[in-house]
Amino acid sequence: MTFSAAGPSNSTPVQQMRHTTGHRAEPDHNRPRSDTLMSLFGSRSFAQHFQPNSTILLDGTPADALYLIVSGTVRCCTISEDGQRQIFRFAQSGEFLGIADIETWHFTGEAVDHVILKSIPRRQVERALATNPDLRREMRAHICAQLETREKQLLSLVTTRAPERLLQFLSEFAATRASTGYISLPMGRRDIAEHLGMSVETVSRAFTVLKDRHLIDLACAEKFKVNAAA
Amino acid sequence: MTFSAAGPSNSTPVQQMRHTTGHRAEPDHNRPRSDTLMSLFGSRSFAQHFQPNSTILLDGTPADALYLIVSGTVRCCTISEDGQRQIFRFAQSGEFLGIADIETWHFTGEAVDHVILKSIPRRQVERALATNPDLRREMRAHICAQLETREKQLLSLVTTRAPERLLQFLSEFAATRASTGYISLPMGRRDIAEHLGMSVETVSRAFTVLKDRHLIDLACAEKFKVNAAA
DNA sequence: CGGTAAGTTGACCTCGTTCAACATTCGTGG
DNA sequence: CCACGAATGTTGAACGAGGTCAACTTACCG
Repeated sequence: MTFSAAGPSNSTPVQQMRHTTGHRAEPDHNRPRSDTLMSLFGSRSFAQHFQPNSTILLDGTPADALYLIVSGTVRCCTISEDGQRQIFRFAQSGEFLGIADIETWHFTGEAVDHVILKSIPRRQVERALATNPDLRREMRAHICAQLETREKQLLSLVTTRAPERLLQFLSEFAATRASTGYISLPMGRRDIAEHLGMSVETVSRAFTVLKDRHLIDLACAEKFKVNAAA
Repeated sequence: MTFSAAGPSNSTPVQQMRHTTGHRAEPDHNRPRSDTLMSLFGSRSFAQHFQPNSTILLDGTPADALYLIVSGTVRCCTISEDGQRQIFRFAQSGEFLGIADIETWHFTGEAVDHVILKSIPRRQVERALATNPDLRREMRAHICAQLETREKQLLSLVTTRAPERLLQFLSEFAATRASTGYISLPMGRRDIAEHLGMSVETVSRAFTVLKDRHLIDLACAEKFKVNAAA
């Protein structure tokens, strides 16, 4: 018995009125500014909660909203005809979903862990875009940054071997979580495998390779630390 | 040899290949309208000529212009620290260069064959963008389409084997050249290899595999025809 | 406890790379 | 015109990275 690769789990998002106390700013160097964009998610937006592995948005359905991730991790993936899945992005808190979608979603978004989102209607975004040049600049910078990221991923997929690719991934992940101790991975080996384009077993082997070379430390399967280069 | 990714353990391999580029968005479907954008390249822009393998624009340098390809093919690539190259796009006549670049070029553009470009200054584009909502819509649609294409490429790189990937590439290329007879490839095996993420030898072998299965016809190395699926 | 899912490890095999030889085309100079 | 070398493409043989399958461990949860 195999579990479906992309079976949309029909857990309904729990809508509840909760004021988020303002999330921590991301220390991401690569990401463009988002002040104007962020300010759209003001007072009137409600928080939605999603259980782990629930579907947040489905490829091909109308993209009627723009989301801001308040907490948790969302995997953004496309699925081929034969059920193979490719996760092209793990979206973290402070990031947006739907920046590069106009009419319909061009990917499927699933909650990795417990996810809290704020949303605003697409119409409102379009209205703001029509009148606000700053917002247009920010949106454009975001899409371009995403495009650049995808192209770097293509390069990385082609040019690097499994352990190095994993190390790159872990390093970049660690860069978003300024921490001195161990960093905990919200996603499992399967997700990492589908992100880096390899099998779960290879991910596991790559972890042990990195550990044996003392390039990373592993407290347990999901708590790691990247060691400084020699 | 079978190309189905999760083929059952059938020792007598059923020789078939998925030929499923049809119902998903073709690059033609995927390409947004460009009327307003195209109209910018009106009277006053003059044509520039480039010899084969000459550099048109260099990664990291100021993106001071927007280009329209009048004729020829441009390879758009990123290069890793160790010199490995990944061609993420072959831009053909009628397509634009610099849609997704704001301050500096984020890729290197090289002429595959003899290339003729029209260009307009970036400043002019920005001015037009500030006042023309139609142009904004078109630009946005173009960038989003590019992003979608990259994500499909990521998926394809991970999920398909060499011969199938080549067939997909040839089919999509053929779709941009509505022709009944043989279609001639402007780029060499090396370019195809760097586009599809494999070695030149594998590209060559994939060609002969496709030819032997009568999925394509080859008049010579650079003239091919994709046969209709059985 | 037992059951299930996730992670790790090993054995084997496949695909693609690498290295090498050879074929073919093309441009240049004799 | 042919001779020659330089690219470019094709084919073969051996190697290796990673996939697949299977066994086992561990953690979690009833």
